[in-house]
Amino acid sequence: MDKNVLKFSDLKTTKRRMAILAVLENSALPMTAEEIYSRVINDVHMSLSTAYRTLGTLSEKGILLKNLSQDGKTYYQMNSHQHKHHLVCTLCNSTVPIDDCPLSKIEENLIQQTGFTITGHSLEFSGICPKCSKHSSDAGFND
Amino acid sequence: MDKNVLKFSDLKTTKRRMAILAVLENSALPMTAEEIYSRVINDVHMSLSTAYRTLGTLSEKGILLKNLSQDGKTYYQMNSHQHKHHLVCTLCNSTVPIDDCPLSKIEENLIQQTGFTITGHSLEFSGICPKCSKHSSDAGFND
DNA sequence: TTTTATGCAAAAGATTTGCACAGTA
DNA sequence: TACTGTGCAAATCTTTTGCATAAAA
Repeated sequence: MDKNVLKFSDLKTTKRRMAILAVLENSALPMTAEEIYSRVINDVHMSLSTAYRTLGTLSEKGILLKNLSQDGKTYYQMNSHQHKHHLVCTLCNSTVPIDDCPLSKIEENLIQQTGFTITGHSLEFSGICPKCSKHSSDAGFND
Repeated sequence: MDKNVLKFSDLKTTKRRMAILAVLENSALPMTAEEIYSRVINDVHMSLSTAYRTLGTLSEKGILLKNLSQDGKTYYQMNSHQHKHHLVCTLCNSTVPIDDCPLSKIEENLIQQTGFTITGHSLEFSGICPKCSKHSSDAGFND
């Protein structure tokens, strides 16, 4: 399964690539290179630069989606047909996936208005999650 | 006018802060710290770290909006009531502002579904601008 | 055997920080 | 004068790169 993904993109099948794909396939949320790296090295030896190189390659081939988040880190996720955006708590970093991507209609308009070919978009909401806002109001009441 | 903005946020009025605000007020597009810095130093002496510190402070106070873009750089713009999103060409970096922000309805739904307080969002479209796509097809036809 | 992937260490780029001095209120 | 802002240089953090070696086709 994974092997085919790699072969199909003219990439050699290696332990490290398989391991990185396995980690991302089992993750519900996008992960940073560091996060992916530190999980993978539980199973196979690998250098951090290989993690970066592999993630870069897989993103170029369209196997992964690469996204710079407002927290300054780069997140990677499987490029499944149905991509997801997220709502991130600026206090505790808890993250909620957003089910439907509402941008396709908007993109159609943009194409007509600007003549651009649109190849992607990034969308991220930030806010305060219920737990954190509870805690802050607790604190406010010295409770 | 600017002086009031600074006083209102308990910030001292300095030449450098005024200069940075002036640059951003006269810019139709968000700018990076480097871009702002290199314009400002035409008028007043200033170090790059002051530029970063000032931009950070003004963003914290809500006078500026700070945004990490998919190109890996951080962009700043005046926090006017009506913020803008952009469509950026991945080849030549030309940028088109998008007039209306279509996310408020979506945010309302999210608030109900997740219980988050939503404090902001980032949205950026990427694509190929008409010029660049013309050039690439020219190249394709060896023209 | 030829091509591609990897490790290691060093480099790069953007941003932040410590500390002494200068400027504003 | 008291407090805040600024310059400079060094530090930090994430990501990239050069080059020699190892692994895949």
